[in-house]
Amino acid sequence: MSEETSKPLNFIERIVKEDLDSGKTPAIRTRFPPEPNGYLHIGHAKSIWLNFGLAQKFGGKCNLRMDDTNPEKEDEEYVESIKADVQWLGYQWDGEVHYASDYFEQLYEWAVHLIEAGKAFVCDLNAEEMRTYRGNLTEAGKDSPFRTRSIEENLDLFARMRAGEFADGSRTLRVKIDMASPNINLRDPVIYRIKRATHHQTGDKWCIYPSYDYAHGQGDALEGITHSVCTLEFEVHRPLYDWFINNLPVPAQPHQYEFSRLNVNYTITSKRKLKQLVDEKHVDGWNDPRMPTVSGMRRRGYTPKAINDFCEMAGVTKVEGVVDVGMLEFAIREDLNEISPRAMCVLRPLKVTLTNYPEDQVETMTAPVHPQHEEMGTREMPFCREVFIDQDDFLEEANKQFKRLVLGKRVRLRNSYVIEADEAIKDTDGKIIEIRARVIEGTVGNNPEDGVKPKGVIHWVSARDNVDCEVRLYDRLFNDPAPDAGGKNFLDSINPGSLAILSGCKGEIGLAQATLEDRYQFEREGYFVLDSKYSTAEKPVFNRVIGLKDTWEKAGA
RNA sequence: AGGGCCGUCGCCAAGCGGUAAGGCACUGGAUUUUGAUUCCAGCAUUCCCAGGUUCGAAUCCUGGCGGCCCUGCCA
Repeated sequence: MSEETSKPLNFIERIVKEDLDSGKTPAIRTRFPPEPNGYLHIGHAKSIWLNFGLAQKFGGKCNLRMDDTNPEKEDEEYVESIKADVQWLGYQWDGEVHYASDYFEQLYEWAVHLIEAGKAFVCDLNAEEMRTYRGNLTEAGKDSPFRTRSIEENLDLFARMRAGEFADGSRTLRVKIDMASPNINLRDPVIYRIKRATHHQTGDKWCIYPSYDYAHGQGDALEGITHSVCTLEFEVHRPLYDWFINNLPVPAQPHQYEFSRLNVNYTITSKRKLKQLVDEKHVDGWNDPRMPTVSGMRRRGYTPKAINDFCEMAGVTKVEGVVDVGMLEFAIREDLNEISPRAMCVLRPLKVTLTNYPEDQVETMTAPVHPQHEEMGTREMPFCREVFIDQDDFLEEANKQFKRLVLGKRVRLRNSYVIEADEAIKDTDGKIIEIRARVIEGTVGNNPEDGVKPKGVIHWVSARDNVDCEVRLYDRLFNDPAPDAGGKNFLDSINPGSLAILSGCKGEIGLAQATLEDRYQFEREGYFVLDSKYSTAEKPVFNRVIGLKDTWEKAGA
């Protein structure tokens, strides 16, 4: 790639490159550190893309580390889903999965080290008292009355905390930094709390657990992480991160760098709110195709490539912005357009009887699997006297903008004949239930000899040989670009039309061979994939991943 | 006057003192048996604002304005 066409490095890539070039570090190691307390979403996908991508790009390694310091909120179910999601996105962590809990013993020893150095103390203040002593944004805090305990007493008390002699919440281990610091995170932060909770990895071995601030940087140091990348809200924690690294005999000196988290409009990425959608059954589970979770996007039919491309497109900066979902949709269409075999599927069938076509005749029509990729081969489909077209593709009369079938006018059946409509048959309610039309002889692959060209092209499927299926059309889950902004209740902006289930859809016969991995472009409709939850061999269920770009609807017709 | 961070096109985003990349969106127009794709063209005299330094400022300085984060024994 030439100088002028190569993409400029983002600020983190630039830091990495400089560290590598200067020899500050011979190789880099990053890590993706989720807390196993929920399912991964699009925001995590960006972190995964960034951390694993950085390692890939610069010939380094990336670890997967469960940040499991709060057993009350975590569960093995989540660690399993996290591993699956990371791999589905196309990444493989270096070595085994790591856990912050792997380091509990070492962390404990280092805590003792801090006590021995006179830098940590056991505090008996309860939560409310501690809040009072902490001061606030404009007023300095006060030293805890327990700050001056002797090293011996602290050592004894801390050992007894571990031994389970004290009640939950009754004491904490705190580090002595500065109660007057303008950075509240430095006002003698708690690094251990007593919490009798069974841990998904360590069981009941511990009743004291280290805090995130205390565990994270040390975990990085232990794993040899060189660049610890996290989101902006941890920026004010960096001085604490560095304090531990500088005051503990850690084996390495990792550094923390922060970038702005990904926000996408019409979308929420709060784990709490996502969980609420699931718990209150507003959606069909964590992997509901409308969810911005990795598992939801997977079930919806998004590809890992599209998600990774999207992350790259959005970029890495410290600016807190909101990316347009349109960019995500573009990334998906771009990938799917390239790789998807084409097929025809009539979503709202309307029967067309071709009155001049012999009752018992069947012709085999051949069509390219992908018009831009001849190497993908061809497909065949039977054509006969009765076919289905979409109800939206017929109008008794219309202006010349309408490029579909109109009474007395012609239209091309894609990959087949040009037909001309003669009559619309209606039921007693006036609803059109059948069209009677004629094929124009010799128009397969050719324009009509009489020079009257069809106005447009519509898709169709044989009414005798087809695959009956259900199709699920998804729209954005929220109507509001910022569902949870301000004081709004995000539930109020749920889009009631976010899921439309169409049954009795008719797909071309080749669709009977579809597998869960195959994504198709249903021509003129969009991209579709079998639903992993509801689809069966007898009754295929297709999810619409994303519609085709539609400049017609936008034109307001 | 608590501390930290951020402000470049409708949305992302390059740019790091030499005269505003790119992508999404949008608007033309060409090709098209998908109103898709592809293709070509257009789209910031201006970089939150105001001063200043300089031959020259989005880039440096000063002062404002606006936004976000931090007062969990969450991460």
